Amino acid sequence: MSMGPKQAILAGFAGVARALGHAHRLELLEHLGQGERGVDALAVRVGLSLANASQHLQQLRRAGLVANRRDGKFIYYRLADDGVTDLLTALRRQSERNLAEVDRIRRGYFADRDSFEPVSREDLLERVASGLVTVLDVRPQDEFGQGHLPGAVNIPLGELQDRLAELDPDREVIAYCRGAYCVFAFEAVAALRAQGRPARRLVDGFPEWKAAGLPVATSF
Amino acid sequence: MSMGPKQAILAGFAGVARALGHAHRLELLEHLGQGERGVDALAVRVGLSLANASQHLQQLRRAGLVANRRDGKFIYYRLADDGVTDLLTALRRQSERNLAEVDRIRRGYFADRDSFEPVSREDLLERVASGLVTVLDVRPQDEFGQGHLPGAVNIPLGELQDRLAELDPDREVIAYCRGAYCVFAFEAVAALRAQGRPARRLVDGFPEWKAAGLPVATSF
DNA sequence: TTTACAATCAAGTAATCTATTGATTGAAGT
DNA sequence: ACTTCAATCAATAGATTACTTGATTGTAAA
Repeated sequence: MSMGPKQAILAGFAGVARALGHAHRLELLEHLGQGERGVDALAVRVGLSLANASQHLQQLRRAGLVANRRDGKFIYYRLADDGVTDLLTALRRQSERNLAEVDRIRRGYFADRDSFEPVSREDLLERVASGLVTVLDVRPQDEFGQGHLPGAVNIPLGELQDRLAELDPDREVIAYCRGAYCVFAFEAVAALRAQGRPARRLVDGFPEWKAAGLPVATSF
Repeated sequence: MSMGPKQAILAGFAGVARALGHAHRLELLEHLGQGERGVDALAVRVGLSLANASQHLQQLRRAGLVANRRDGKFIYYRLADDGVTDLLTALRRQSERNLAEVDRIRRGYFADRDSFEPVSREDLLERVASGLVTVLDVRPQDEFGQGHLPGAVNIPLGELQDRLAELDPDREVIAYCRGAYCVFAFEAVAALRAQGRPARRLVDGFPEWKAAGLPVATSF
């Protein structure tokens, strides 16, 4: 079946879109947005069998969305570049705007937990500069270590109740985690407000911050 | 099969991505980017049977990418909003950057025809303001009528040879058509340069211009 | 070597997607 | 009412995709 150059190019684009066309692969990409990971770690986090995760990752690789490297007997996958996060953001925006189903879930589940306007990246930068807020990273420690917002405090969601003392009760907390639909940040904000503390959520998560070209700190 | 709110949302995103995951649907979207069209007109232009085109369009509608309205016995489809063009642009960018296959075709076919740097939208605006260039729209007349760049001259590609007299030979021509991979603009630039006339190509096409919020003129 | 283990590959089944065909619906015109 | 025609629906066969299982590859350590 021969086709013109335009059809061939469109088929290429379609292949990339199809690679994004499965919830498991989108979730793999969300985790890869936090930093490089081995296949087994990804499989466990997303709840897939090892073989299944491996095959999904290979589809993403064929589509040019992720890259990998071998180190000893481990193979580490990572996003091909920051542009992947931009594409995911565009997909999310479009879906939020015009897909009734997504909007319904968002209203039903997420709106309850956080009726306050999320903070934009620009706002956060301003507030940090004027020393008014604490930036709180509620992801697991290893993800924090691979990269986080400069000056952020890391308290994984599960430890938040026990470590409240580490947060100055008079400063507003701005919490973030993996991305716009990462549940951790919603839960953290709800928990803090339940204690009467001022808290809001960053509009999206770490990968979007990084893709926007803003500074990133690491712990290793 | 129950799943958390996040999985449900990701499944929604995946559905939108899958809707983009077929070359025929991408081509339908490209045509819809020029303006509203009936099902039969779309089917003919993309080379699909009526029933097949109808079904693809319905998939796009379920994904919230297009909308339609009935007028008499015709049903007209259109892009749901300008954001769809932004998503398509993001998909194109990502594919061009990281998909070897796309890059190979682009080099092999398109680079031959246009070794000159395409003109950005900003450049075009500047040059038009200083009166140095002729903006040439090489799409069919009906597409031009539904919306075009302000001040553009419409000469469909097939008529270009016969109507060369309408173009001032001393002014550079900037040609555009449906989008970044619309062949008309490439062919037009090649034909003009073969005549020894200065000509370049706008970096992408009409839908991207419109989605960028720049002014649009119509003929009806 | 042998052993261990991360990851991929290969094969098979169930589910989903694509395109065609012919029947059906809905709105105009006769 | 009847006809016409745009578009959708319904049913089907063929192709592609998803996930599982068990075998295989590649690297490191015993």
